[in-house]
Amino acid sequence: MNYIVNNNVVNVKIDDTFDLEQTFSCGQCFRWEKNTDNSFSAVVGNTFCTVRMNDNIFQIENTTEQNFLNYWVSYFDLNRNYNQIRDFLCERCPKLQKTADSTSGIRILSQDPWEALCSFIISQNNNIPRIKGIIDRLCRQYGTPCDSSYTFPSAQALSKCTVEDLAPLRAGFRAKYIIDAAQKVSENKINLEQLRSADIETARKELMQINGVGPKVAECTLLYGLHRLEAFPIDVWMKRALAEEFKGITPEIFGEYAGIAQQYIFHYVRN
DNA sequence: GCCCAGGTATAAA
DNA sequence: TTTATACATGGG
Repeated sequence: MNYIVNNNVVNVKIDDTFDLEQTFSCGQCFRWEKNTDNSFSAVVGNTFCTVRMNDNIFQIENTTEQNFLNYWVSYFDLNRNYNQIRDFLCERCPKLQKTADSTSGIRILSQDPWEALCSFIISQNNNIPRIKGIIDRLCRQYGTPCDSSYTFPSAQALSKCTVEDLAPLRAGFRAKYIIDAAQKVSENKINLEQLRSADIETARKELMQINGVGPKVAECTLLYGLHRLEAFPIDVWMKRALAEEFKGITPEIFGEYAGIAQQYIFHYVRN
Protein backbone atom coordinates (compact mmCIF):
# COMPACT_ATOMS: atom_id res chain seq x y z
CA MET A 1 0.00 0.00 0.00
CA ASN A 2 1.33 3.41 -1.03
CA TYR A 3 0.57 6.44 1.08
CA ILE A 4 2.00 9.78 2.06
CA VAL A 5 1.10 12.08 4.94
CA ASN A 6 0.80 15.78 4.30
CA ASN A 7 -0.38 18.38 6.83
CA ASN A 8 -2.29 15.78 8.78
CA VAL A 9 -3.95 14.49 5.62
CA VAL A 10 -3.18 10.90 4.69
CA ASN A 11 -3.18 10.24 0.94
CA VAL A 12 -3.56 6.61 -0.04
CA LYS A 13 -3.09 5.32 -3.58
CA ILE A 14 -5.90 2.89 -4.34
CA ASP A 15 -5.00 0.11 -6.77
CA ASP A 16 -8.36 -1.65 -6.93
CA THR A 17 -11.83 -0.13 -6.97
CA PHE A 18 -13.09 1.87 -4.02
CA ASP A 19 -16.27 3.92 -4.29
CA LEU A 20 -17.19 6.00 -1.25
CA GLU A 21 -20.80 6.53 -2.29
CA GLN A 22 -21.35 2.79 -2.75
CA THR A 23 -19.52 1.93 0.44
CA PHE A 24 -21.38 4.36 2.66
CA SER A 25 -24.85 3.91 1.20
CA CYS A 26 -25.06 0.14 0.78
CA GLY A 27 -26.74 -0.32 4.16
CA GLN A 28 -23.70 -1.44 6.16
CA CYS A 29 -23.37 1.85 8.09
CA PHE A 30 -25.71 4.66 9.02
CA ARG A 31 -23.67 7.66 10.12
CA TRP A 32 -21.61 8.78 7.11
CA GLU A 33 -23.01 11.93 5.51
CA LYS A 34 -22.11 13.44 2.18
CA ASN A 35 -20.88 17.03 2.26
CA THR A 36 -21.52 19.61 -0.46
CA ASP A 37 -17.96 19.22 -1.77
CA ASN A 38 -18.43 15.44 -2.26
CA SER A 39 -16.40 14.52 0.80
CA PHE A 40 -18.01 12.40 3.52
CA SER A 41 -17.96 12.89 7.28
CA ALA A 42 -18.89 10.81 10.30
CA VAL A 43 -17.99 10.28 13.91
CA VAL A 44 -16.03 7.02 14.04
CA GLY A 45 -15.10 5.92 17.54
CA ASN A 46 -14.40 9.22 19.28
CA THR A 47 -13.09 11.00 16.20
CA PHE A 48 -14.90 13.22 13.74
CA CYS A 49 -13.56 12.08 10.40
CA THR A 50 -13.73 13.47 6.85
CA VAL A 51 -12.66 11.51 3.77
CA ARG A 52 -12.71 12.09 0.02
CA MET A 53 -11.59 10.44 -3.20
CA ASN A 54 -9.46 12.42 -5.67
CA ASP A 55 -8.89 10.33 -8.77
CA ASN A 56 -7.27 7.23 -7.32
CA ILE A 57 -6.10 8.95 -4.16
CA PHE A 58 -8.12 8.30 -1.03
CA GLN A 59 -7.70 11.12 1.48
CA ILE A 60 -8.34 11.00 5.20
CA GLU A 61 -8.31 14.45 6.77
CA ASN A 62 -7.17 15.51 10.19
CA THR A 63 -5.29 12.37 11.16
CA THR A 64 -1.75 11.20 11.81
CA GLU A 65 0.34 8.45 10.33
CA GLN A 66 0.09 6.64 13.63
CA ASN A 67 -3.72 6.80 13.63
CA PHE A 68 -3.84 5.78 10.02
CA LEU A 69 -1.74 2.67 10.54
CA ASN A 70 -3.33 1.72 13.85
CA TYR A 71 -6.92 2.33 12.92
CA TRP A 72 -7.96 3.56 9.48
CA VAL A 73 -6.18 0.88 7.48
CA SER A 74 -8.31 -1.78 9.10
CA TYR A 75 -11.49 0.37 9.26
CA PHE A 76 -11.42 0.87 5.49
CA ASP A 77 -9.89 -2.58 4.87
CA LEU A 78 -7.14 -0.95 2.82
CA ASN A 79 -4.81 -3.94 2.77
CA ARG A 80 -7.27 -6.12 0.89
CA ASN A 81 -7.52 -6.24 -2.89
CA TYR A 82 -11.23 -6.19 -3.68
CA ASN A 83 -10.71 -6.73 -7.41
CA GLN A 84 -9.14 -10.08 -6.69
CA ILE A 85 -12.01 -11.03 -4.43
CA ARG A 86 -14.56 -9.99 -7.05
CA ASP A 87 -12.89 -12.23 -9.60
CA PHE A 88 -12.72 -15.08 -7.10
CA LEU A 89 -16.45 -14.76 -6.39
CA CYS A 90 -17.49 -14.41 -10.03
CA GLU A 91 -15.53 -17.51 -10.90
CA ARG A 92 -17.65 -19.43 -8.41
CA CYS A 93 -20.89 -17.83 -9.56
CA PRO A 94 -20.64 -16.28 -13.06
CA LYS A 95 -24.14 -14.88 -12.70
CA LEU A 96 -22.70 -12.29 -10.33
CA GLN A 97 -20.41 -10.79 -12.98
CA LYS A 98 -22.75 -8.08 -14.20
CA THR A 99 -23.67 -6.76 -10.76
CA ALA A 100 -20.17 -7.22 -9.42
CA ASP A 101 -18.83 -4.96 -12.14
CA SER A 102 -21.13 -2.15 -11.07
CA THR A 103 -20.91 -2.60 -7.30
CA SER A 104 -17.35 -3.73 -6.76
CA GLY A 105 -16.50 -0.32 -5.27
CA ILE A 106 -18.06 -1.46 -2.02
CA ARG A 107 -15.63 -2.22 0.79
CA ILE A 108 -16.70 -3.91 3.97
CA LEU A 109 -15.92 -1.48 6.78
CA SER A 110 -14.61 -2.71 10.09
CA GLN A 111 -16.95 -0.82 12.39
CA ASP A 112 -17.18 -0.81 16.15
CA PRO A 113 -18.93 -4.09 17.12
CA TRP A 114 -21.23 -2.49 19.68
CA GLU A 115 -22.28 0.28 17.30
CA ALA A 116 -22.97 -2.30 14.60
CA LEU A 117 -24.95 -4.58 16.90
CA CYS A 118 -27.06 -1.71 18.19
CA SER A 119 -27.57 -0.22 14.71
CA PHE A 120 -28.75 -3.51 13.20
CA ILE A 121 -31.12 -4.12 16.10
CA ILE A 122 -32.64 -0.76 15.17
CA SER A 123 -32.66 -1.71 11.48
CA GLN A 124 -35.08 -4.61 11.83
CA ASN A 125 -38.37 -4.13 9.98
CA ASN A 126 -37.32 -0.53 9.32
CA ASN A 127 -36.15 1.67 6.45
CA ILE A 128 -32.81 3.42 6.09
CA PRO A 129 -33.94 7.06 6.48
CA ARG A 130 -35.76 6.20 9.69
CA ILE A 131 -32.90 4.02 10.96
CA LYS A 132 -30.56 6.97 10.50
CA GLY A 133 -32.97 9.28 12.31
CA ILE A 134 -33.24 6.98 15.32
CA ILE A 135 -29.46 6.54 15.50
CA ASP A 136 -28.96 10.28 15.21
CA ARG A 137 -31.31 10.94 18.12
CA LEU A 138 -29.66 8.14 20.10
CA CYS A 139 -26.23 9.75 19.69
CA ARG A 140 -27.50 13.24 20.54
CA GLN A 141 -29.19 11.98 23.69
CA TYR A 142 -26.65 9.53 25.05
CA GLY A 143 -23.39 10.06 23.16
CA THR A 144 -20.77 12.66 24.04
CA PRO A 145 -20.12 15.80 21.97
CA CYS A 146 -17.48 15.35 19.28
CA ASP A 147 -16.76 18.30 17.00
CA SER A 148 -20.07 19.24 15.39
CA SER A 149 -21.59 15.84 16.20
CA TYR A 150 -21.78 13.17 18.87
CA THR A 151 -20.15 9.82 19.54
CA PHE A 152 -22.15 6.62 19.47
CA PRO A 153 -23.22 5.95 23.08
CA SER A 154 -21.47 3.15 24.94
CA ALA A 155 -23.26 -0.03 25.98
CA GLN A 156 -22.62 0.99 29.55
CA ALA A 157 -24.37 4.34 29.09
CA LEU A 158 -27.41 2.69 27.49
CA SER A 159 -27.55 -0.18 29.99
CA LYS A 160 -28.88 2.25 32.60
CA CYS A 161 -31.79 3.38 30.43
CA THR A 162 -35.41 2.31 30.68
CA VAL A 163 -37.79 2.04 27.74
CA GLU A 164 -39.33 5.29 28.95
CA ASP A 165 -35.93 6.97 28.73
CA LEU A 166 -35.61 5.85 25.12
CA ALA A 167 -39.14 6.91 24.12
CA PRO A 168 -37.94 10.20 22.51
CA LEU A 169 -35.92 8.13 20.01
CA ARG A 170 -39.18 6.84 18.51
CA ALA A 171 -37.53 3.44 18.11
CA GLY A 172 -40.80 1.64 18.85
CA PHE A 173 -40.63 -1.97 19.95
CA ARG A 174 -36.86 -1.98 19.42
CA ALA A 175 -36.18 0.08 22.56
CA LYS A 176 -36.38 -2.94 24.85
CA TYR A 177 -34.02 -4.84 22.55
CA ILE A 178 -31.44 -2.03 22.68
CA ILE A 179 -31.52 -2.12 26.47
CA ASP A 180 -31.15 -5.89 26.67
CA ALA A 181 -28.17 -5.76 24.31
CA ALA A 182 -26.60 -2.89 26.27
CA GLN A 183 -26.95 -4.79 29.53
CA LYS A 184 -25.57 -8.08 28.23
CA VAL A 185 -22.61 -6.35 26.60
CA SER A 186 -21.78 -3.98 29.46
CA GLU A 187 -22.04 -6.78 32.03
CA ASN A 188 -19.73 -8.81 29.80
CA LYS A 189 -22.27 -11.63 29.50
CA ILE A 190 -21.42 -11.27 25.85
CA ASN A 191 -17.86 -10.35 25.00
CA LEU A 192 -17.98 -8.91 21.51
CA GLU A 193 -14.21 -8.80 21.10
CA GLN A 194 -13.99 -12.54 21.71
CA LEU A 195 -16.34 -13.11 18.79
CA ARG A 196 -13.70 -11.89 16.35
CA SER A 197 -11.82 -15.14 16.67
CA ALA A 198 -14.54 -17.44 17.99
CA ASP A 199 -15.92 -20.26 15.89
CA ILE A 200 -18.54 -18.56 13.70
CA GLU A 201 -21.36 -20.87 14.68
CA THR A 202 -20.62 -20.24 18.35
CA ALA A 203 -20.51 -16.49 17.70
CA ARG A 204 -23.95 -16.61 16.06
CA LYS A 205 -25.43 -18.39 19.05
CA GLU A 206 -23.81 -15.95 21.46
CA LEU A 207 -25.30 -12.93 19.70
CA MET A 208 -28.72 -14.54 19.46
CA GLN A 209 -28.88 -14.74 23.24
CA ILE A 210 -29.83 -11.08 23.07
CA ASN A 211 -33.53 -10.44 22.99
CA GLY A 212 -34.33 -8.99 19.57
CA VAL A 213 -31.29 -10.47 17.85
CA GLY A 214 -32.23 -13.14 15.32
CA PRO A 215 -30.22 -14.66 12.47
CA LYS A 216 -30.22 -11.51 10.32
CA VAL A 217 -29.05 -9.07 12.99
CA ALA A 218 -26.47 -11.57 14.22
CA GLU A 219 -25.07 -12.03 10.73
CA CYS A 220 -24.94 -8.26 10.08
CA THR A 221 -23.11 -7.75 13.37
CA LEU A 222 -20.60 -10.44 12.45
CA LEU A 223 -20.02 -9.04 8.98
CA TYR A 224 -20.06 -5.29 9.57
CA GLY A 225 -19.04 -5.04 13.23
CA LEU A 226 -16.65 -7.94 13.69
CA HIS A 227 -15.39 -8.02 10.11
CA ARG A 228 -16.13 -11.71 9.77
CA LEU A 229 -16.23 -11.70 5.96
CA GLU A 230 -17.58 -15.25 5.84
CA ALA A 231 -20.82 -14.07 7.49
CA PHE A 232 -23.81 -14.01 5.13
CA PRO A 233 -26.89 -11.95 6.10
CA ILE A 234 -29.98 -13.28 4.34
CA ASP A 235 -33.15 -11.20 4.17
CA VAL A 236 -36.50 -12.18 2.69
CA TRP A 237 -35.61 -10.95 -0.81
CA MET A 238 -32.34 -12.76 -0.87
CA LYS A 239 -33.97 -15.92 0.35
CA ARG A 240 -36.32 -15.72 -2.62
CA ALA A 241 -33.48 -14.96 -5.04
CA LEU A 242 -31.43 -17.87 -3.75
CA ALA A 243 -34.43 -20.12 -4.25
CA GLU A 244 -35.17 -18.88 -7.76
CA GLU A 245 -32.40 -17.08 -9.66
CA PHE A 246 -29.48 -18.45 -7.68
CA LYS A 247 -30.88 -21.93 -7.22
CA GLY A 248 -28.35 -24.15 -5.52
CA ILE A 249 -26.10 -21.27 -4.45
CA THR A 250 -25.17 -21.43 -0.77
CA PRO A 251 -22.82 -19.18 1.23
CA GLU A 252 -20.33 -22.06 1.44
CA ILE A 253 -19.33 -21.85 -2.20
CA PHE A 254 -18.03 -18.31 -1.56
CA GLY A 255 -15.96 -19.47 1.39
CA GLU A 256 -14.23 -16.80 3.44
CA TYR A 257 -15.68 -13.99 1.28
CA ALA A 258 -19.36 -14.92 1.40
CA GLY A 259 -20.15 -11.56 3.00
CA ILE A 260 -18.89 -9.70 -0.06
CA ALA A 261 -20.79 -12.03 -2.40
CA GLN A 262 -23.83 -11.23 -0.33
CA GLN A 263 -23.45 -7.54 -1.17
CA TYR A 264 -23.38 -8.37 -4.88
CA ILE A 265 -26.45 -10.58 -4.58
CA PHE A 266 -28.25 -7.90 -2.61
CA HIS A 267 -27.65 -5.41 -5.41
CA TYR A 268 -28.57 -7.98 -8.05
CA VAL A 269 -31.91 -8.48 -6.31
CA ARG A 270 -32.59 -4.76 -5.82
CA ASN A 271 -31.72 -3.60 -9.33
C1' DG B 1 -56.54 5.07 5.39
C1' DC B 2 -53.22 1.47 3.58
C1' DC B 3 -48.75 -0.47 2.71
C1' DC B 4 -44.16 -1.36 3.57
C1' DA B 5 -39.41 -1.10 5.59
C1' DG B 6 -32.23 -5.52 4.41
C1' DG B 7 -36.80 -9.01 11.31
C1' DT B 8 -37.94 -11.25 15.64
C1' DA B 9 -40.76 -13.30 19.41
C1' DT B 10 -44.47 -15.99 20.15
C1' DA B 11 -48.00 -19.20 19.49
C1' DA B 12 -49.85 -22.59 16.96
C1' DA B 13 -49.88 -26.48 13.30
C1' DT C 1 -39.33 -27.94 12.41
C1' DT C 2 -41.92 -24.99 9.60
C1' DT C 3 -45.77 -21.26 9.19
C1' DA C 4 -48.82 -17.14 10.62
C1' DT C 5 -49.17 -12.52 13.36
C1' DA C 6 -48.19 -8.69 16.15
C1' DC C 7 -45.00 -5.30 16.79
C1' DA C 8 -43.96 0.99 16.80
C1' DT C 9 -43.16 4.39 13.68
C1' DG C 10 -43.20 7.34 9.67
C1' DG C 11 -42.97 8.16 4.66
C1' DG C 12 -45.12 7.30 0.16
